[in-house]
Amino acid sequence: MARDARSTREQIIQAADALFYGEGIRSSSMDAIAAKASVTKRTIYYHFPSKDDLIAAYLAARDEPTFARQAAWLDETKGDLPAQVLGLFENLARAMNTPRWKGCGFIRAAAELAGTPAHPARKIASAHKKRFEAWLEDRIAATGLSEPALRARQVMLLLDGAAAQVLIHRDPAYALAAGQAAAALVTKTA
Amino acid sequence: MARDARSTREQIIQAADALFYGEGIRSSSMDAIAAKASVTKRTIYYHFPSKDDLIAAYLAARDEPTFARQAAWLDETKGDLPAQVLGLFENLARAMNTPRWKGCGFIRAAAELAGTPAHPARKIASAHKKRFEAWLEDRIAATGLSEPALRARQVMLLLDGAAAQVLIHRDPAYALAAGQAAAALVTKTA
DNA sequence: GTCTATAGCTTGATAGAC
DNA sequence: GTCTATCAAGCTATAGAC
Repeated sequence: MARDARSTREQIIQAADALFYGEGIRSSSMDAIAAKASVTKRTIYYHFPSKDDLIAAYLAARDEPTFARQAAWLDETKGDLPAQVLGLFENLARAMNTPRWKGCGFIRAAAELAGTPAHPARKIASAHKKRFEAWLEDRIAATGLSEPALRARQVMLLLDGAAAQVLIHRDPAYALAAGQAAAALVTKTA
Repeated sequence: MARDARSTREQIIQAADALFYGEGIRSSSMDAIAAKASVTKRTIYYHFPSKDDLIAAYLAARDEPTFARQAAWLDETKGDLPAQVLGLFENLARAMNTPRWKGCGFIRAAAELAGTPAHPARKIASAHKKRFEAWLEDRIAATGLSEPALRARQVMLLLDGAAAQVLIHRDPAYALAAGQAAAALVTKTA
């Protein structure tokens, strides 16, 4: 008790993350989330008006850590940009190789909510992807390559393609093939 | 009445397709599918032992038409292979531009069922993607390009990346950017 | 092979005490 | 702000008639 509102809220979001990401959004009940967060359902509904709001809060909370992890995967790789982009995909492939990895949470949310186009979580997913695309564009532009916006977008397409195909085939080799193509996209031609 | 077993079964699958693809798998109840198919739930359970079996049958029924449509999009485009690959993505972008399009049914099923790794529908999704990848490899190999398997895989990564990103952003321009990159991947270098 | 009817459980959300 | 208690509706699946 005497736990302030902020930490209760975060505890609920953390429980929602474990279940929404681990089992799927529609498969996770408010009962299960309440149990995992060690609060009652009534407390969840005090902090979030509805399950849809909790879904949106879950995705919003994933934005920053996901962005930071991927940016670090690129930044911590030594070498020029093509080498760094390859490093990003190699780190991704490594992360995919654990049983805990179950796809990109943003793609999976968009997939589950495809029948509800006006869902508040959809714009959060879109903004997250656009944010990383813009970050990549800056990195590419800094090398002096032409068409940095197009190249950044194509790297993103390979990144999400890797997430989709590894989810389907359960084979991180697809991420490495994507990394090769992505590195070539940011390589200066002679 | 006097409808044979085959057509009842197909009618159920057709109703399941409309709801599973349109609203999502977990969001579609057996009640709703029965109503749409104009049969009772008991009839569905006569033809399919469980909802999971119906999900697998739904995906299996999507394999051939999806494959044929995409193959036709490439075959019906005039020109060399890079032009045909670009045509494939242009046709895809056109299809995505309708309100009925709600992503790739196979990716979405894998996303919804990510929490159930042993689900029978998962291997159907994997086989479908591998089938088109192999078909692309044949087309690429026929042009004499090196590493046809790798190039086919990379085109697939861009294809699924386009499906994922257009689902998230609702902007077919992403599919065209993917098409440019895919065409470059199957272009002979000087 | 298809029906009516229902079991048995889970769902998202709410009432009202403290 | 968090609790106990509960609702009405929805869910997958089954029993048994014809």
